[in-house]
Amino acid sequence: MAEPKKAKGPLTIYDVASRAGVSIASVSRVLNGQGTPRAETRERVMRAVRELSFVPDGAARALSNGLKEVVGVVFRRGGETLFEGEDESFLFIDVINRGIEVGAQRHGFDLLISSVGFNDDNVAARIGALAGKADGLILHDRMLSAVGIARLADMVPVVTLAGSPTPASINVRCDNESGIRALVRHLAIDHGYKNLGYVSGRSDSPDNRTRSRAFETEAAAAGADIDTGPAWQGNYSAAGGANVVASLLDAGRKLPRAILCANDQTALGVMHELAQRGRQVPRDVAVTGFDDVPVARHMHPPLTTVRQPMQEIGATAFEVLYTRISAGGGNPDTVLPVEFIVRESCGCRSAGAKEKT
Amino acid sequence: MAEPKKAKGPLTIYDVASRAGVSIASVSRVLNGQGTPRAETRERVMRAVRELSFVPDGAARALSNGLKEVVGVVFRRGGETLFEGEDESFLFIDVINRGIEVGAQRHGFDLLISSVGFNDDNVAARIGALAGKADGLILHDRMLSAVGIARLADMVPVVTLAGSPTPASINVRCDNESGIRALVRHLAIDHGYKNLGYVSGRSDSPDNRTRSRAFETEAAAAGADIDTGPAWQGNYSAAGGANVVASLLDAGRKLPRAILCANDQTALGVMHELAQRGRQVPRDVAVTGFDDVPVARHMHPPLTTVRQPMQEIGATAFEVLYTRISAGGGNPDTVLPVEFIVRESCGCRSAGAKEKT
DNA sequence: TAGGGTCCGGTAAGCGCTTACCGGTAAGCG
DNA sequence: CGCTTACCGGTAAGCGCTTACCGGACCCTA
Repeated sequence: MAEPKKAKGPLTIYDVASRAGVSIASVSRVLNGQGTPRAETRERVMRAVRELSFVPDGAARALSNGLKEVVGVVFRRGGETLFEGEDESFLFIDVINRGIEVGAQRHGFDLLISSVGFNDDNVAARIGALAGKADGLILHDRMLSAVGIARLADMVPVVTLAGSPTPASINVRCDNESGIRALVRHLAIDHGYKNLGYVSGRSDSPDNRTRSRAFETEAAAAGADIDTGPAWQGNYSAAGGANVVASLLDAGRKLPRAILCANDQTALGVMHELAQRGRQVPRDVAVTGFDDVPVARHMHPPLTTVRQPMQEIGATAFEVLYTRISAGGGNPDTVLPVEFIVRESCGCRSAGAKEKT
Repeated sequence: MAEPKKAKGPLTIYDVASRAGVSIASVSRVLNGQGTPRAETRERVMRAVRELSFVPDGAARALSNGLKEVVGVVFRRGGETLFEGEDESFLFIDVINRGIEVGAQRHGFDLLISSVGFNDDNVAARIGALAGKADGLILHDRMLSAVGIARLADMVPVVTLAGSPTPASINVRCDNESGIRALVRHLAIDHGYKNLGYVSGRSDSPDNRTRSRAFETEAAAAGADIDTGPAWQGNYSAAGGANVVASLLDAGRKLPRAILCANDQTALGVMHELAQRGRQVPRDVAVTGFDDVPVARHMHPPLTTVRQPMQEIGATAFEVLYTRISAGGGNPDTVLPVEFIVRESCGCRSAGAKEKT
């Protein structure tokens, strides 16, 4: 408007300085609230900044003070066949990411996001490149092998979600064991179901391994029989869950009285397939999930499950990472509590009962 | 392992150079595939890089060649009340973002993501900060006023989604007019519905304004009456759609024979409320959506709608932005074709019929 | 009025990288 | 066999910012 703008080339702090008639140091100080500039100086700088619409270059800043104010977030993008209502598979990850973002904003950080397909080849390379652009990385479940993580972790601070800490990386997860325990006890003891099955998640998921192991341990402790084997292998998707039920039934096997699922998605598929085959939930078979994604309460019947504090997981992951970035240290293994959510798919009558775990 | 690692402090290109016994320039050249290093030199550098797990610092790189290889993406995060099945509100934006990511990866770019709440105050400041960390920005619908966009656009290249180009910014959108036209004609002419209503989206959405205007124009052209007024104001959410129907009915108003909705979400809410009130779709009232999100085909009845090529919108947005960043110029107003999807909520019998628009 | 403190704000040294420029070596030619 | 030409690879400048360091101006005290 007032200024016909000259050489145009990206604005620098020098342009601001000369316009305000001060040195670049003063501009920088005003912009960062350092030192005690005179009111008039501050005023002049601010005005120049405003008039020029100046925004300091992030790269230069980052280089200069060794802080990019960026965290990288990596996750796997779907790949399984889609299934009615499956769209929320996004949701679990998205809610966590949202939590990360909330934490990040508090400290002026932004999220550099990179999703990886299930059969992308150069995953490590992609993550490496991300690492160069960020101050730290948050990896969702099943991103890298333990050695991959270890290697990554000595270039940049790393927080994994739902894994286990390595000597160099930090992990944040929820208390899978307690969740499974509550589920198994409720089913085996409160309801008296003597035969249980567990539709697992992807076999390369640490969370799944933990849940699976806890299932076996708790079932034994509760004196319930369990039904296992490769036929029970799911993959965290609804289609995977439906598949397990279908092949079990096609093989003429008898279903256990209650089926625990590795996550809510899987339970959705299981219940869907059960309905297709004329089995009633929970009358013929009880079904439970894990996660408590929003749809869980809208299923028919409403799903008994274990709530993971997803947004909090994200926020915590950022917080821990931030601590590591700015001060070093930080608790290498944070476990968040879960909440047992009783609804109707287990055989209970009405919702409402909750039980902290 | 082999190396006991010494001072630890972040690795630089100097460390690699001295380990490989070459100069930093050679390291840089090998890493970037510039020049014609001797095979042996290349080999030594690569080995040193591998042994050290070196990753060049993105900030330094960016500063040096004036390219951060990062695009900022800004969108609004939900805020309306949740509604059964509403979770997919994420989806529309997510799919677009996925498209952006696909485009970005082709060029080695990453996405710096920032979501903004509906009542966040310092939106402009937040976006400004993002601008400093990216080479360009992609703004989803309804992020900033025209002047806000203009101001932003003279700090950094900007692409808006679903708006209209300003002198300095680029816009990518789909052909709303054709979509609405197809809908209106199908309803008014093919089905012969003489009375139509349009549940609008957020009033500050350019896309909504375009659709709304097209609706009026086309309805007039097709000789159909339209039902309008503030009671028809929705907000792109299912709850908003349900609300419109509820208050119309509560006020004792007669519903038109067919209701067009600003998006599929809204249609979901409208159909839900209609069902609650005992109205049958499409027998009593026909309903149509816009977007064709995945749930659309699973509604009861399956939703007749207009498909926006969401992923392509994202990919195109990146491509256009990339062109602007690297070469300047670029088409300032890209319009992508939509596809009319006939299913059953309009009164047609079976799905299948498609019609390119 | 002179010496000592206080404040402000300017000068300049990097941050880790890319790359223009240039010098050294080896191969090619007459 | 000496000189040109190519080819590599090293040296150093500079990207835009932050900040340690330092000098000038001003105020106070004696």
